Amino acid sequence: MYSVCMLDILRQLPYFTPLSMVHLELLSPLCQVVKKQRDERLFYEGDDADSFYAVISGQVKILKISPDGREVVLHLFGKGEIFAEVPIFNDFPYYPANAMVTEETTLLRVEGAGFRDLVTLHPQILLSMMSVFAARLHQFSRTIEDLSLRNVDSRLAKYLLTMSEASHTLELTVNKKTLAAILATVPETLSRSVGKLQQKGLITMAKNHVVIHDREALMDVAMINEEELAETLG
Amino acid sequence: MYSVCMLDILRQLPYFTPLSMVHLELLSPLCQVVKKQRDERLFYEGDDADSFYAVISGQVKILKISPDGREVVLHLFGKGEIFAEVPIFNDFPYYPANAMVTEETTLLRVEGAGFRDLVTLHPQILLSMMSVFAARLHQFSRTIEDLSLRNVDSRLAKYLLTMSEASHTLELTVNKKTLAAILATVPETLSRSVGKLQQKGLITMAKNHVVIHDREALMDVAMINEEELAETLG
DNA sequence: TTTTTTTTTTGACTTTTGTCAATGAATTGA
DNA sequence: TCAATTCATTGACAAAAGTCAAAAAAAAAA
Repeated sequence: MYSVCMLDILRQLPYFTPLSMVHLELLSPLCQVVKKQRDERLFYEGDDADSFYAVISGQVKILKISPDGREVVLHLFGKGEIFAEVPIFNDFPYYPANAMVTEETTLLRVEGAGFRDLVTLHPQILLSMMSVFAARLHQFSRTIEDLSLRNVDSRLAKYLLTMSEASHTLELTVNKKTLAAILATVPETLSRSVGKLQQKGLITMAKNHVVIHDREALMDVAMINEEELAETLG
Repeated sequence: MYSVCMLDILRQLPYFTPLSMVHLELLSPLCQVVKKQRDERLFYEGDDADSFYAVISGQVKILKISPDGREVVLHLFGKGEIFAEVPIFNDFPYYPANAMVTEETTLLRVEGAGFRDLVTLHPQILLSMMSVFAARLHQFSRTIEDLSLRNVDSRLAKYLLTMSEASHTLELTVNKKTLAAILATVPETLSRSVGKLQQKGLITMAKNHVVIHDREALMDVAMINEEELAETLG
Protein backbone atom coordinates (compact mmCIF):
# COMPACT_ATOMS: atom_id res chain seq x y z
CA MET A 1 0.00 0.00 0.00
CA TYR A 2 2.51 2.52 1.24
CA SER A 3 5.00 1.24 -1.24
CA VAL A 4 2.64 1.45 -4.21
CA CYS A 5 1.88 5.03 -3.34
CA MET A 6 5.59 5.80 -2.94
CA LEU A 7 6.32 4.26 -6.34
CA ASP A 8 3.75 6.56 -7.92
CA ILE A 9 5.38 9.56 -6.29
CA LEU A 10 8.84 8.50 -7.45
CA ARG A 11 7.66 7.97 -10.99
CA GLN A 12 6.34 11.54 -11.06
CA LEU A 13 9.82 12.92 -10.41
CA PRO A 14 11.71 13.58 -13.67
CA TYR A 15 14.93 12.62 -11.95
CA PHE A 16 13.67 9.11 -11.31
CA THR A 17 11.41 8.62 -14.32
CA PRO A 18 14.19 6.94 -16.32
CA LEU A 19 14.73 4.34 -13.58
CA SER A 20 13.48 0.82 -13.99
CA MET A 21 10.85 -0.69 -11.71
CA VAL A 22 13.57 -2.68 -9.99
CA HIS A 23 15.48 0.46 -9.12
CA LEU A 24 12.40 2.28 -7.95
CA GLU A 25 11.51 -0.58 -5.63
CA LEU A 26 14.97 -0.45 -4.11
CA LEU A 27 14.76 3.32 -3.78
CA SER A 28 11.33 3.32 -2.24
CA PRO A 29 12.23 2.13 1.29
CA LEU A 30 14.78 4.96 1.59
CA CYS A 31 12.09 7.57 1.05
CA GLN A 32 9.73 9.43 3.30
CA VAL A 33 7.14 12.12 2.60
CA VAL A 34 7.55 15.34 4.60
CA LYS A 35 5.22 18.35 4.85
CA LYS A 36 6.38 21.82 5.81
CA GLN A 37 4.52 25.06 6.42
CA ARG A 38 5.53 28.44 4.96
CA ASP A 39 8.87 29.73 6.35
CA GLU A 40 9.72 26.45 8.05
CA ARG A 41 13.36 25.41 7.83
CA LEU A 42 14.35 22.10 6.34
CA PHE A 43 17.96 22.31 7.38
CA TYR A 44 20.59 24.86 8.33
CA GLU A 45 24.00 25.52 6.84
CA GLY A 46 26.50 23.26 8.57
CA ASP A 47 23.99 20.57 9.57
CA ASP A 48 25.08 17.01 8.88
CA ALA A 49 23.79 16.10 5.44
CA ASP A 50 22.12 12.75 5.94
CA SER A 51 19.37 13.16 3.33
CA PHE A 52 18.54 14.82 0.09
CA TYR A 53 15.13 16.00 -1.07
CA ALA A 54 12.71 16.23 -3.96
CA VAL A 55 9.88 18.76 -4.20
CA ILE A 56 6.52 17.05 -4.69
CA SER A 57 4.60 20.33 -4.46
CA GLY A 58 5.41 23.85 -3.28
CA GLN A 59 8.70 25.75 -3.32
CA VAL A 60 12.02 25.55 -1.51
CA LYS A 61 14.51 28.38 -1.14
CA ILE A 62 18.20 27.63 -0.72
CA LEU A 63 19.93 30.56 0.90
CA LYS A 64 22.99 31.81 2.67
CA ILE A 65 23.11 34.49 5.33
CA SER A 66 25.99 36.96 5.51
CA PRO A 67 27.54 38.01 8.83
CA ASP A 68 25.50 41.21 8.67
CA GLY A 69 22.25 39.38 8.04
CA ARG A 70 21.84 39.81 4.29
CA GLU A 71 20.37 36.94 2.36
CA VAL A 72 21.61 35.39 -0.90
CA VAL A 73 19.28 33.05 -2.68
CA LEU A 74 21.35 30.39 -4.38
CA HIS A 75 18.40 28.46 -5.73
CA LEU A 76 14.67 28.18 -5.82
CA PHE A 77 13.36 24.67 -6.36
CA GLY A 78 9.86 23.89 -7.52
CA LYS A 79 7.80 20.83 -8.25
CA GLY A 80 9.77 17.85 -9.53
CA GLU A 81 13.19 19.20 -8.69
CA ILE A 82 15.83 17.56 -6.54
CA PHE A 83 18.13 19.39 -4.16
CA ALA A 84 20.79 18.88 -1.48
CA GLU A 85 22.00 15.81 -3.33
CA VAL A 86 25.43 17.39 -3.69
CA PRO A 87 26.73 16.87 -0.12
CA ILE A 88 25.64 13.23 -0.30
CA PHE A 89 28.59 12.68 -2.63
CA ASN A 90 30.99 14.77 -0.62
CA ASP A 91 33.57 13.33 1.73
CA PHE A 92 32.49 15.65 4.53
CA PRO A 93 28.76 15.68 4.15
CA TYR A 94 27.19 18.77 5.62
CA TYR A 95 24.70 21.14 4.04
CA PRO A 96 26.52 24.11 2.54
CA ALA A 97 23.48 26.42 2.81
CA ASN A 98 20.10 26.83 4.49
CA ALA A 99 16.85 25.49 3.10
CA MET A 100 13.42 26.89 3.89
CA VAL A 101 10.05 26.51 2.21
CA THR A 102 8.40 29.69 0.92
CA GLU A 103 4.89 28.21 0.91
CA GLU A 104 3.17 25.05 2.09
CA THR A 105 5.34 22.34 0.59
CA THR A 106 5.34 18.57 0.32
CA LEU A 107 8.72 16.94 0.01
CA LEU A 108 10.29 13.58 -0.49
CA ARG A 109 13.20 12.93 1.83
CA VAL A 110 15.71 10.35 0.60
CA GLU A 111 18.13 8.83 3.07
CA GLY A 112 21.65 9.62 1.82
CA ALA A 113 23.73 6.70 3.08
CA GLY A 114 21.24 4.19 1.72
CA PHE A 115 21.14 6.04 -1.57
CA ARG A 116 24.92 5.95 -1.84
CA ASP A 117 24.86 2.21 -1.27
CA LEU A 118 22.11 1.83 -3.84
CA VAL A 119 23.94 3.71 -6.59
CA THR A 120 27.11 1.81 -5.84
CA LEU A 121 25.26 -1.40 -6.63
CA HIS A 122 23.23 0.09 -9.48
CA PRO A 123 25.35 2.81 -11.00
CA GLN A 124 23.03 3.35 -13.93
CA ILE A 125 21.16 5.71 -11.61
CA LEU A 126 24.29 7.85 -11.51
CA LEU A 127 24.32 8.54 -15.22
CA SER A 128 21.02 10.39 -15.15
CA MET A 129 22.15 12.18 -12.03
CA MET A 130 25.36 13.20 -13.71
CA SER A 131 23.63 15.28 -16.32
CA VAL A 132 21.64 17.09 -13.64
CA PHE A 133 24.90 17.91 -11.89
CA ALA A 134 26.37 19.05 -15.16
CA ALA A 135 23.40 21.30 -15.91
CA ARG A 136 23.52 22.79 -12.44
CA LEU A 137 27.22 23.55 -12.73
CA HIS A 138 26.56 25.20 -16.06
CA GLN A 139 23.82 27.32 -14.51
CA PHE A 140 26.01 28.35 -11.58
CA SER A 141 28.70 29.49 -13.97
CA ARG A 142 26.11 31.66 -15.73
CA THR A 143 25.12 33.15 -12.38
CA ILE A 144 28.74 33.97 -11.61
CA GLU A 145 29.05 35.58 -15.02
CA ASP A 146 25.91 37.64 -14.39
CA LEU A 147 27.07 38.85 -11.02
CA SER A 148 30.46 39.80 -12.41
CA LEU A 149 29.43 41.48 -15.62
CA ARG A 150 25.87 42.77 -15.34
CA ASN A 151 24.39 45.52 -13.24
CA VAL A 152 21.11 45.18 -11.37
CA ASP A 153 18.98 46.57 -14.25
CA SER A 154 20.52 44.04 -16.57
CA ARG A 155 20.12 41.13 -14.18
CA LEU A 156 16.48 42.06 -13.61
CA ALA A 157 15.83 42.30 -17.35
CA LYS A 158 17.46 38.93 -17.89
CA TYR A 159 15.46 37.39 -15.07
CA LEU A 160 12.19 38.66 -16.49
CA LEU A 161 13.03 37.44 -19.99
CA THR A 162 14.07 34.04 -18.72
CA MET A 163 11.02 33.57 -16.51
CA SER A 164 8.59 34.78 -19.16
CA GLU A 165 9.96 32.28 -21.69
CA ALA A 166 8.18 33.13 -24.92
CA SER A 167 5.18 34.83 -23.31
CA HIS A 168 4.78 38.59 -22.87
CA THR A 169 3.35 38.29 -19.38
CA LEU A 170 4.53 36.55 -16.25
CA GLU A 171 3.57 36.08 -12.62
CA LEU A 172 6.39 36.44 -10.13
CA THR A 173 6.52 33.34 -7.97
CA VAL A 174 8.42 35.19 -5.24
CA ASN A 175 7.97 38.44 -3.35
CA LYS A 176 10.16 41.48 -4.00
CA LYS A 177 12.43 40.87 -1.06
CA THR A 178 13.24 37.40 -2.34
CA LEU A 179 13.58 38.63 -5.90
CA ALA A 180 16.07 41.18 -4.64
CA ALA A 181 18.03 38.37 -2.98
CA ILE A 182 17.93 36.32 -6.19
CA LEU A 183 19.36 39.29 -8.08
CA ALA A 184 21.96 39.77 -5.34
CA THR A 185 20.75 43.22 -4.37
CA VAL A 186 18.44 44.87 -1.82
CA PRO A 187 14.70 45.62 -2.15
CA GLU A 188 15.28 49.38 -2.46
CA THR A 189 17.59 48.97 -5.43
CA LEU A 190 15.24 46.47 -7.04
CA SER A 191 12.35 48.87 -6.62
CA ARG A 192 14.31 51.60 -8.38
CA SER A 193 15.38 49.24 -11.11
CA VAL A 194 11.78 48.21 -11.76
CA GLY A 195 10.91 51.90 -11.82
CA LYS A 196 13.53 52.57 -14.50
CA LEU A 197 12.30 49.76 -16.75
CA GLN A 198 8.72 50.97 -16.36
CA GLN A 199 9.64 54.58 -17.09
CA LYS A 200 11.33 53.48 -20.30
CA GLY A 201 8.08 51.73 -21.20
CA LEU A 202 9.69 48.29 -21.39
CA ILE A 203 7.56 46.62 -18.74
CA THR A 204 4.63 47.14 -16.40
CA MET A 205 4.71 45.55 -12.99
CA ALA A 206 1.60 45.58 -10.82
CA LYS A 207 1.97 43.44 -7.73
CA ASN A 208 3.29 40.13 -8.99
CA HIS A 209 1.95 40.55 -12.49
CA VAL A 210 4.50 41.64 -15.09
CA VAL A 211 3.78 42.66 -18.67
CA ILE A 212 6.65 42.87 -21.12
CA HIS A 213 5.95 45.61 -23.66
CA ASP A 214 9.22 45.71 -25.55
CA ARG A 215 11.07 42.44 -25.61
CA GLU A 216 13.80 43.71 -27.93
CA ALA A 217 14.67 46.68 -25.77
CA LEU A 218 14.58 44.48 -22.67
CA MET A 219 17.11 42.17 -24.31
CA ASP A 220 19.33 45.19 -24.92
CA VAL A 221 19.19 46.06 -21.24
CA ALA A 222 19.89 42.43 -20.37
CA MET A 223 22.78 42.49 -22.86
CA ILE A 224 21.70 39.23 -24.41
CA ASN A 225 20.51 38.15 -27.82
CA GLU A 226 17.93 35.55 -28.85
CA GLU A 227 20.41 32.66 -28.97
CA GLU A 228 21.74 33.34 -25.51
CA LEU A 229 18.24 33.57 -24.17
CA ALA A 230 17.32 30.25 -25.76
CA GLU A 231 20.37 28.73 -24.14
CA THR A 232 19.43 30.09 -20.74
CA LEU A 233 15.99 28.56 -21.07
CA GLY A 234 17.32 25.23 -22.27
CA MET B 1 55.32 1.81 -25.64
CA TYR B 2 52.89 4.62 -26.23
CA SER B 3 50.36 2.85 -24.09
CA VAL B 4 52.71 2.27 -21.18
CA CYS B 5 53.64 5.91 -21.18
CA MET B 6 49.99 6.93 -21.33
CA LEU B 7 49.18 4.68 -18.38
CA ASP B 8 51.89 6.40 -16.34
CA ILE B 9 50.39 9.77 -17.17
CA LEU B 10 46.89 8.64 -16.26
CA ARG B 11 48.04 7.22 -12.96
CA GLN B 12 49.53 10.61 -12.04
CA LEU B 13 46.13 12.26 -12.29
CA PRO B 14 44.29 12.20 -8.94
CA TYR B 15 41.04 11.82 -10.80
CA PHE B 16 42.10 8.52 -12.28
CA THR B 17 44.34 7.21 -9.52
CA PRO B 18 41.50 5.22 -7.95
CA LEU B 19 40.83 3.42 -11.22
CA SER B 20 41.93 -0.18 -11.69
CA MET B 21 44.46 -1.18 -14.31
CA VAL B 22 41.64 -2.58 -16.42
CA HIS B 23 39.87 0.75 -16.47
CA LEU B 24 43.05 2.65 -17.21
CA GLU B 25 43.77 0.41 -20.16
CA LEU B 26 40.30 1.06 -21.54
CA LEU B 27 40.71 4.79 -20.97
CA SER B 28 44.14 5.00 -22.51
CA PRO B 29 43.17 4.72 -26.23
CA LEU B 30 40.76 7.66 -25.79
CA CYS B 31 43.57 9.93 -24.68
CA GLN B 32 46.02 12.16 -26.45
CA VAL B 33 48.74 14.48 -25.17
CA VAL B 34 48.49 18.10 -26.32
CA LYS B 35 50.97 20.96 -25.86
CA LYS B 36 49.99 24.62 -25.94
CA GLN B 37 52.01 27.83 -25.78
CA ARG B 38 51.17 30.80 -23.52
CA ASP B 39 47.91 32.55 -24.54
CA GLU B 40 46.89 29.81 -26.97
CA ARG B 41 43.22 28.92 -26.96
CA LEU B 42 42.05 25.39 -26.29
CA PHE B 43 38.45 26.03 -27.20
CA TYR B 44 35.96 28.84 -27.48
CA GLU B 45 32.58 29.29 -25.83
CA GLY B 46 29.98 27.66 -28.04
CA ASP B 47 32.33 25.15 -29.66
CA ASP B 48 31.07 21.58 -29.84
CA ALA B 49 32.31 19.81 -26.75
CA ASP B 50 33.82 16.59 -28.05
CA SER B 51 36.57 16.24 -25.45
CA PHE B 52 37.49 17.04 -21.90
CA TYR B 53 40.97 17.74 -20.55
CA ALA B 54 43.38 17.17 -17.73
CA VAL B 55 46.35 19.40 -16.92
CA ILE B 56 49.61 17.48 -16.92
CA SER B 57 51.70 20.60 -16.37
CA GLY B 58 51.07 24.34 -16.64
CA GLN B 59 47.89 26.34 -16.10
CA VAL B 60 44.56 26.74 -17.88
CA LYS B 61 42.21 29.71 -17.53
CA ILE B 62 38.50 29.23 -18.06
CA LEU B 63 36.91 32.55 -18.90
CA LYS B 64 33.90 34.34 -20.29
CA ILE B 65 33.94 37.59 -22.26
CA SER B 66 31.20 40.16 -21.79
CA PRO B 67 29.74 42.06 -24.77
CA ASP B 68 31.93 45.04 -23.85
CA GLY B 69 35.06 42.91 -23.68
CA ARG B 70 35.51 42.42 -19.97
CA GLU B 71 36.81 39.09 -18.81
CA VAL B 72 35.48 36.88 -16.00
CA VAL B 73 37.69 34.08 -14.84
CA LEU B 74 35.50 31.18 -13.81
CA HIS B 75 38.34 28.86 -13.00
CA LEU B 76 42.05 28.37 -13.02
CA PHE B 77 43.16 24.79 -13.36
CA GLY B 78 46.62 23.59 -12.46
CA LYS B 79 48.55 20.34 -12.52
CA GLY B 80 46.43 17.25 -11.96
CA GLU B 81 43.07 18.92 -12.41
CA ILE B 82 40.34 17.98 -14.86
CA PHE B 83 38.14 20.41 -16.70
CA ALA B 84 35.47 20.70 -19.39
CA GLU B 85 34.10 17.33 -18.33
CA VAL B 86 30.75 18.94 -17.55
CA PRO B 87 29.42 19.35 -21.11
CA ILE B 88 30.33 15.73 -21.83
CA PHE B 89 27.37 14.78 -19.66
CA ASN B 90 25.06 17.40 -21.07
CA ASP B 91 22.40 16.71 -23.66
CA PHE B 92 23.59 19.60 -25.84
CA PRO B 93 27.31 19.33 -25.51
CA TYR B 94 29.05 22.60 -26.21
CA TYR B 95 31.66 24.40 -24.16
CA PRO B 96 30.00 27.02 -21.97
CA ALA B 97 33.15 29.17 -21.71
CA ASN B 98 36.54 29.81 -23.31
CA ALA B 99 39.73 28.03 -22.31
CA MET B 100 43.23 29.39 -22.79
CA VAL B 101 46.56 28.48 -21.28
CA THR B 102 48.39 31.16 -19.28
CA GLU B 103 51.81 29.56 -19.67
CA GLU B 104 53.36 26.69 -21.62
CA THR B 105 51.06 23.81 -20.78
CA THR B 106 50.86 20.08 -21.43
CA LEU B 107 47.39 18.61 -21.47
CA LEU B 108 45.67 15.30 -21.76
CA ARG B 109 42.72 15.36 -24.13
CA VAL B 110 40.09 12.69 -23.52
CA GLU B 111 37.59 11.92 -26.25
CA GLY B 112 34.13 12.55 -24.80
CA ALA B 113 31.91 10.11 -26.69
CA GLY B 114 34.26 7.24 -25.99
CA PHE B 115 34.46 8.23 -22.36
CA ARG B 116 30.68 8.26 -22.08
CA ASP B 117 30.55 4.76 -23.51
CA LEU B 118 33.28 3.65 -21.16
CA VAL B 119 31.55 4.90 -18.00
CA THR B 120 28.29 3.36 -19.15
CA LEU B 121 30.00 -0.01 -19.14
CA HIS B 122 32.12 0.68 -16.06
CA PRO B 123 30.12 3.04 -13.91
CA GLN B 124 32.49 2.77 -10.96
CA ILE B 125 34.46 5.52 -12.70
CA LEU B 126 31.45 7.76 -12.26
CA LEU B 127 31.41 7.51 -8.50
CA SER B 128 34.81 9.13 -8.10
CA MET B 129 33.81 11.69 -10.68
CA MET B 130 30.64 12.46 -8.80
CA SER B 131 32.43 13.76 -5.74
CA VAL B 132 34.55 16.05 -7.91
CA PHE B 133 31.35 17.44 -9.41
CA ALA B 134 29.91 17.84 -5.95
CA ALA B 135 32.96 19.69 -4.70
CA ARG B 136 32.95 21.97 -7.73
CA LEU B 137 29.29 22.83 -7.26
CA HIS B 138 29.99 23.59 -3.63
CA GLN B 139 32.83 25.88 -4.61
CA PHE B 140 30.73 27.68 -7.20
CA SER B 141 28.07 28.36 -4.60
CA ARG B 142 30.75 29.90 -2.40
CA THR B 143 31.85 32.11 -5.29
CA ILE B 144 28.28 33.28 -5.83
CA GLU B 145 28.04 34.04 -2.14
CA ASP B 146 31.29 36.01 -2.27
CA LEU B 147 30.21 38.05 -5.27
CA SER B 148 26.87 38.82 -3.66
CA LEU B 149 27.97 39.62 -0.15
CA ARG B 150 31.58 40.72 -0.12
CA ASN B 151 33.25 43.82 -1.51
CA VAL B 152 36.52 43.78 -3.42
CA ASP B 153 38.70 44.31 -0.32
CA SER B 154 37.04 41.39 1.33
CA ARG B 155 37.29 39.13 -1.70
CA LEU B 156 40.97 40.00 -2.08
CA ALA B 157 41.63 39.29 1.61
CA LYS B 158 39.83 35.96 1.34
CA TYR B 159 41.75 35.06 -1.81
CA LEU B 160 45.09 35.79 -0.15
CA LEU B 161 44.19 33.79 2.95
CA THR B 162 42.99 30.86 0.90
CA MET B 163 46.00 30.78 -1.38
CA SER B 164 48.49 31.20 1.44
CA GLU B 165 47.00 28.22 3.31
CA ALA B 166 48.81 28.18 6.65
CA SER B 167 51.88 30.09 5.45
CA HIS B 168 52.46 33.81 5.92
CA THR B 169 53.87 34.30 2.45
CA LEU B 170 52.65 33.44 -1.00
CA GLU B 171 53.58 33.83 -4.64
CA LEU B 172 50.79 34.91 -6.94
CA THR B 173 50.50 32.45 -9.81
CA VAL B 174 48.69 34.99 -11.98
CA ASN B 175 49.29 38.58 -13.03
CA LYS B 176 47.25 41.47 -11.64
CA LYS B 177 44.94 41.69 -14.61
CA THR B 178 43.96 38.06 -14.19
CA LEU B 179 43.69 38.40 -10.42
CA ALA B 180 41.33 41.30 -11.00
CA ALA B 181 39.22 39.08 -13.26
CA ILE B 182 39.24 36.31 -10.65
CA LEU B 183 37.96 38.78 -8.07
CA ALA B 184 35.40 40.04 -10.60
CA THR B 185 36.79 43.57 -10.74
CA VAL B 186 39.17 45.67 -12.82
CA PRO B 187 42.94 46.14 -12.38
CA GLU B 188 42.53 49.73 -11.14
CA THR B 189 40.22 48.73 -8.33
CA LEU B 190 42.43 45.80 -7.40
CA SER B 191 45.44 48.07 -7.27
CA ARG B 192 43.63 50.39 -4.85
CA SER B 193 42.43 47.50 -2.77
CA VAL B 194 45.97 46.17 -2.42
CA GLY B 195 47.03 49.69 -1.48
CA LYS B 196 44.45 49.82 1.30
CA LEU B 197 45.53 46.49 2.79
CA GLN B 198 49.17 47.58 2.67
CA GLN B 199 48.43 50.94 4.27
CA LYS B 200 46.68 49.17 7.13
CA GLY B 201 49.85 47.10 7.54
CA LEU B 202 48.06 43.79 6.91
CA ILE B 203 50.12 42.74 3.91
CA THR B 204 53.06 43.67 1.71
CA MET B 205 52.89 42.96 -1.98
CA ALA B 206 56.01 43.35 -4.10
CA LYS B 207 55.56 42.07 -7.61
CA ASN B 208 54.06 38.61 -7.19
CA HIS B 209 55.42 38.09 -3.70
CA VAL B 210 52.92 38.63 -0.88
CA VAL B 211 53.67 38.72 2.83
CA ILE B 212 50.81 38.47 5.29
CA HIS B 213 51.66 40.47 8.41
CA ASP B 214 48.40 40.27 10.31
CA ARG B 215 46.37 37.16 9.59
CA GLU B 216 43.72 37.96 12.20
CA ALA B 217 42.99 41.40 10.81
CA LEU B 218 42.98 40.04 7.29
CA MET B 219 40.34 37.53 8.34
CA ASP B 220 38.28 40.41 9.71
CA VAL B 221 38.46 42.15 6.33
CA ALA B 222 37.56 38.86 4.62
CA MET B 223 34.69 38.47 7.09
CA ILE B 224 35.60 34.88 7.77
CA ASN B 225 36.75 32.95 10.82
CA GLU B 226 39.20 30.06 11.16
CA GLU B 227 36.57 27.36 10.60
CA GLU B 228 35.24 28.93 7.43
CA LEU B 229 38.78 29.30 6.14
CA ALA B 230 39.53 25.66 6.85
CA GLU B 231 36.38 24.75 4.95
CA THR B 232 37.42 26.83 1.98
CA LEU B 233 40.77 25.12 1.89
CA GLY B 234 39.28 21.61 2.24
C1' DT C 1 71.90 48.20 -23.48
C1' DT C 2 68.24 50.70 -25.44
C1' DT C 3 63.87 50.77 -27.34
C1' DT C 4 59.34 49.08 -27.47
C1' DT C 5 55.59 47.01 -25.51
C1' DT C 6 52.97 45.49 -21.77
C1' DT C 7 51.59 45.75 -17.11
C1' DT C 8 50.55 48.30 -13.08
C1' DT C 9 49.51 52.38 -10.58
C1' DT C 10 47.53 56.94 -9.76
C1' DG C 11 44.32 60.88 -10.15
C1' DA C 12 39.95 62.99 -11.28
C1' DC C 13 35.52 61.98 -12.12
C1' DT C 14 31.00 59.34 -12.85
C1' DT C 15 27.98 55.76 -12.09
C1' DT C 16 26.11 52.23 -9.47
C1' DT C 17 24.66 50.42 -5.40
C1' DG C 18 23.80 50.36 -0.58
C1' DT C 19 22.08 52.57 3.96
C1' DC C 20 18.97 54.76 6.86
C1' DA C 21 14.72 56.78 7.86
C1' DA C 22 10.14 57.67 6.70
C1' DT C 23 5.93 56.73 4.37
C1' DG C 24 2.49 54.19 2.05
C1' DA C 25 0.35 49.66 0.69
C1' DA C 26 -0.94 45.18 1.45
C1' DT C 27 -1.68 41.09 4.42
C1' DT C 28 -2.69 38.72 8.43
C1' DG C 29 -4.92 37.53 12.43
C1' DA C 30 -7.70 38.64 16.27
C1' DT D 1 -13.65 44.98 10.58
C1' DC D 2 -9.61 46.96 12.41
C1' DA D 3 -5.30 46.93 14.50
C1' DA D 4 -0.73 44.88 13.91
C1' DT D 5 2.59 43.33 11.24
C1' DT D 6 5.03 42.76 7.19
C1' DC D 7 6.21 44.35 2.57
C1' DA D 8 7.29 47.83 -0.86
C1' DT D 9 8.53 52.37 -2.23
C1' DT D 10 10.71 56.92 -1.91
C1' DG D 11 14.11 60.49 -0.67
C1' DA D 12 18.55 62.01 0.94
C1' DC D 13 22.89 60.65 1.46
C1' DA D 14 27.26 57.71 1.64
C1' DA D 15 30.13 54.26 0.06
C1' DA D 16 31.87 51.22 -3.43
C1' DA D 17 33.37 50.43 -7.77
C1' DG D 18 33.95 51.60 -12.63
C1' DT D 19 35.90 54.80 -16.50
C1' DC D 20 39.21 57.38 -18.78
C1' DA D 21 43.59 59.37 -19.27
C1' DA D 22 48.16 59.66 -17.99
C1' DA D 23 52.30 58.31 -15.69
C1' DA D 24 55.35 54.92 -13.84
C1' DA D 25 57.30 50.45 -13.64
C1' DA D 26 58.41 46.13 -15.47
C1' DA D 27 59.12 42.91 -19.10
C1' DA D 28 60.22 41.71 -23.71
C1' DA D 29 62.39 42.52 -27.98
C1' DA D 30 65.74 44.56 -30.88
